[in-house]
Amino acid sequence: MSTINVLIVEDEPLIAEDIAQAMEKNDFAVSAIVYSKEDAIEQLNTNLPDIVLLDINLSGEMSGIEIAEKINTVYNIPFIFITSYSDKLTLEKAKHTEPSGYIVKPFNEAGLYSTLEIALYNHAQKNKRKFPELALNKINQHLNSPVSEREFSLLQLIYDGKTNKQIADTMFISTNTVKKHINNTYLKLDTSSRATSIARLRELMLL
Amino acid sequence: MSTINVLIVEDEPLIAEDIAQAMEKNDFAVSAIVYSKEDAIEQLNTNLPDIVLLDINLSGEMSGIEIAEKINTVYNIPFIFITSYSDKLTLEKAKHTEPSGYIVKPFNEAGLYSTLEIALYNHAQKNKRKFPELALNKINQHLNSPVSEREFSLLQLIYDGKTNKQIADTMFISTNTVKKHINNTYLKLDTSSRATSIARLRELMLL
DNA sequence: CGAAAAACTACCCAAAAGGGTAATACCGGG
DNA sequence: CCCGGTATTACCCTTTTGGGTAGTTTTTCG
Repeated sequence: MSTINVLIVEDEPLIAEDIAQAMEKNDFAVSAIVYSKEDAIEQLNTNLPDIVLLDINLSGEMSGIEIAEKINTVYNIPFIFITSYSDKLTLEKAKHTEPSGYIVKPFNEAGLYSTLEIALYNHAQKNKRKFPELALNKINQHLNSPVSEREFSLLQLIYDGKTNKQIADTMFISTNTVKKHINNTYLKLDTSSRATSIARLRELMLL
Repeated sequence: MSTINVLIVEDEPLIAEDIAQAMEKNDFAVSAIVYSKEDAIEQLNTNLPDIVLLDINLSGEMSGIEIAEKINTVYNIPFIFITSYSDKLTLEKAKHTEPSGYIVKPFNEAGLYSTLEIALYNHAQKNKRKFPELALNKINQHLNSPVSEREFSLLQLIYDGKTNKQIADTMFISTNTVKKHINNTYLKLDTSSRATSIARLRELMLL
């Protein structure tokens, strides 16, 4: 396995250096140490690391949280907070960013290393989990009026982005029939377009 | 929200007591303190807690790992390791159980509390991750022409089944603009309808 | 600052999708 | 055998989408 690149976002140079040393001692590569939100984003764009160690408070502001949100929505890498603050407010905000870990200073090196390893592993696992396939009974379970098998196979084709024409062709029926069936499912699913139906199906699979 | 029940699995009474006190100080309820694998499983069966704090080494054996595996396959609750061992072998075994956290003794109370909170939150979010959320960079990674952030937020709304009108309203732009943006993304995604785009996005997230 | 990229808007036309009604055919259970 | 539910098809009309072109404003960045 190639070396893991770690981005450190920490505005206190001494602590940053501490963290960096701990990293290198454990065979991680520090891709950069940055002190501000802007620099962090710059780094993410130009030199995407495998994982980020994030201080929450950067020069008095809680901009670490914003970076975390960005990492969640734009980049797809794990991150760990390393901070001195563990008050309810900070923690509340932090947890909504779904961090892989939250380490309160003073940290111990072994704990940091362990948390890193686990964050990387869990993140790798998370990506392997696939989008579940649609299951008829799972869906009907939550509907007042159940979808028939025929209708279900139509829904699966819609779910895969097929047009009415394509559906008609693969199922050897007329597009009129397709439209009729689809309309029926809209009533059952309480939707009114294929896109909303897809979203609904996803939702029903989670209940 | 009702109080959170924590099961502590730790064979050193002094440390167990330490942990228990830290828990109660932070308004968690300690449902039980057990010293062996057998007792732990007994507790899980009769009095399922919301989360488990797990020592790995119980009376010289690494049976904490076995408990973790059991929690993963049978019970569906988060758990955190609290241990003195952070050697490669132990960590290697531990991470395969996909723990929510790994705390190395001596732990600090704030760190423990934070990790608990985040483990509970992330676990609650877990079924939402069953269908991974869309991530811009993940998607762009596989496109010749990248989708912009603005376009991405439009795509997310389409993914959620919104109509052009709804998208225009939530983004405070005209439907003409919406249509334009969507058309642009069709070029980039190599699709030609919202439903096919949704399917494509799902596919891109898996690559 | 100035060029380039991204965002926004409009308009037109065509294609696809959605809503409603109606009618025929098939199949299984009372 | 008849009934009810599902499946099938057709037709009509409306709304939503998609495709292409063209232009202005904003942002971004060298």
